[in-house]
Amino acid sequence: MSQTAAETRSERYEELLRAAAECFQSRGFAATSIDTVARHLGATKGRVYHYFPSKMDLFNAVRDRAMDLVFAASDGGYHMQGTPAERLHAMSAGHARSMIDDLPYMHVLMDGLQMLRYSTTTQFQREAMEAHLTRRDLYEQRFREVVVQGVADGQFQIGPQLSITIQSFMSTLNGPVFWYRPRGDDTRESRQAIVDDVVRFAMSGLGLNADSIAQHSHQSQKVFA
Amino acid sequence: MSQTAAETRSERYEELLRAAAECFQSRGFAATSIDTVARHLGATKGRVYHYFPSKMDLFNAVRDRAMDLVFAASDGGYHMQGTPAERLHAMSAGHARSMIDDLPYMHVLMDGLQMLRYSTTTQFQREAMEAHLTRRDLYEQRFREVVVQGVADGQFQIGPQLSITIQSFMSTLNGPVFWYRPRGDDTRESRQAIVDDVVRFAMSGLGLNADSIAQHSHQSQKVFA
DNA sequence: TTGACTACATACCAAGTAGTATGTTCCCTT
DNA sequence: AAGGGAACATACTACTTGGTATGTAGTCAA
Repeated sequence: MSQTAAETRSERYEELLRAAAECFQSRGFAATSIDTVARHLGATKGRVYHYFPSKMDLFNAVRDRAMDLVFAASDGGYHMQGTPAERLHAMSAGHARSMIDDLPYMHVLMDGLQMLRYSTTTQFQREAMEAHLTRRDLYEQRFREVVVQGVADGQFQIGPQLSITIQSFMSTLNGPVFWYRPRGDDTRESRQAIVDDVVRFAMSGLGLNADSIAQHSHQSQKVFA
Repeated sequence: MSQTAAETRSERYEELLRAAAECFQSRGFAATSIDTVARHLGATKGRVYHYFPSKMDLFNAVRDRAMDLVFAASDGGYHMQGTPAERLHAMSAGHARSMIDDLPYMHVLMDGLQMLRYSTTTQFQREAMEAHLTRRDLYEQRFREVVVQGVADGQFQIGPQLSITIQSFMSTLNGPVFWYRPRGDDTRESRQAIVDDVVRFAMSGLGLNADSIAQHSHQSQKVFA
């Protein structure tokens, strides 16, 4: 197998994955047929089944890829040096940005949970779902961890139930998946402006306004540096 | 047709509507068959088609009912006397409460938008969707109106793009639909505690904390009364 | 009592779909 | 050049599902 062949293979795989994501996004899992995905590529079933053994495997691949993307998007902020507010801000911005930039994948990620009660008959499928849920918990745990630190530092003021606050925070960040739709006239800057406003709202939900972030950012230089 | 018969008819209708909502919630529209709904009631297709001419009509009925419920839930707050913060707080609490109390219906309301790109072939269906979207806009407009007032009064501090703030605000309030699941040990009070925390986060996203709400409530007595 | 009507259940059909089995074309190695 | 495998397309099957047509038990008014 030559390198060009390997590259082609990888490109073809990506092409299929994206097509599937777009179909799942617009019609949902159940309403999307393999033929639909194939036609979306100008191909037939044969091509899809050449890369994925079943419809469910295709869906899982899309969902896992979505998880990869969202992890990568907030990873920099998570491992960043800084106050909890600064780190959470960076994580949230990356997360929200990914929601908009990788919309089809993220949409699949969102209603992937709905698949829980779906008839996951096979044992293998249950394990795949289990692994996904573990990863999802791990991801949410990162945000929870930073929020807890911010609360301990007195940076954040939240309600009595931490888990509800986290859920609300994530709901805000995930929001664009449900209401944002790409338009012809949106630019890199306009999308960033959306992300900034979403993150601003989310951070503000924790008791921080835009001023106090910048302010605290300066303080942190003095206090912790 | 006697009155008892009419009551039975109405009760049967409600029973069907709720069963459909629960099925649509757990499996989504496409994955829910008429037989599924019927079996969920211990009946057969005949019963479903006796009340609804088609699957889509059944779905529309559930969705419209959901809209009725959420309108009713926030109506008191909207028509209430008070500051924008007080009114918005009441509206939001009602809305969030309805998300939890009427979960199956609200779930249908949420992915009802996904139906947009679904193959709405018939002309009648397009009109039904159009009417629903109009109502949805009207509902969102109520929140927008009160938020704008609050911004004008200086009660709220929001980002540069009002629409993004509104979307984020509603995303927070709608959040419970996606992450809340009824448990055996939750009481009326525990559910209210969830609602309070969600609303607290949402209001805080507009730049209000719990203290400033109470504070402003007192001030408003002096300033505006 | 009898005809009509309600409120379903049962039987059936046409269309669509996941998955399989079988070609077919091209490239790559030997 | 020849054999094999990769990358699909085509044909087909078993099954599900929305919708319809028809049967049927109970109710109620005349």
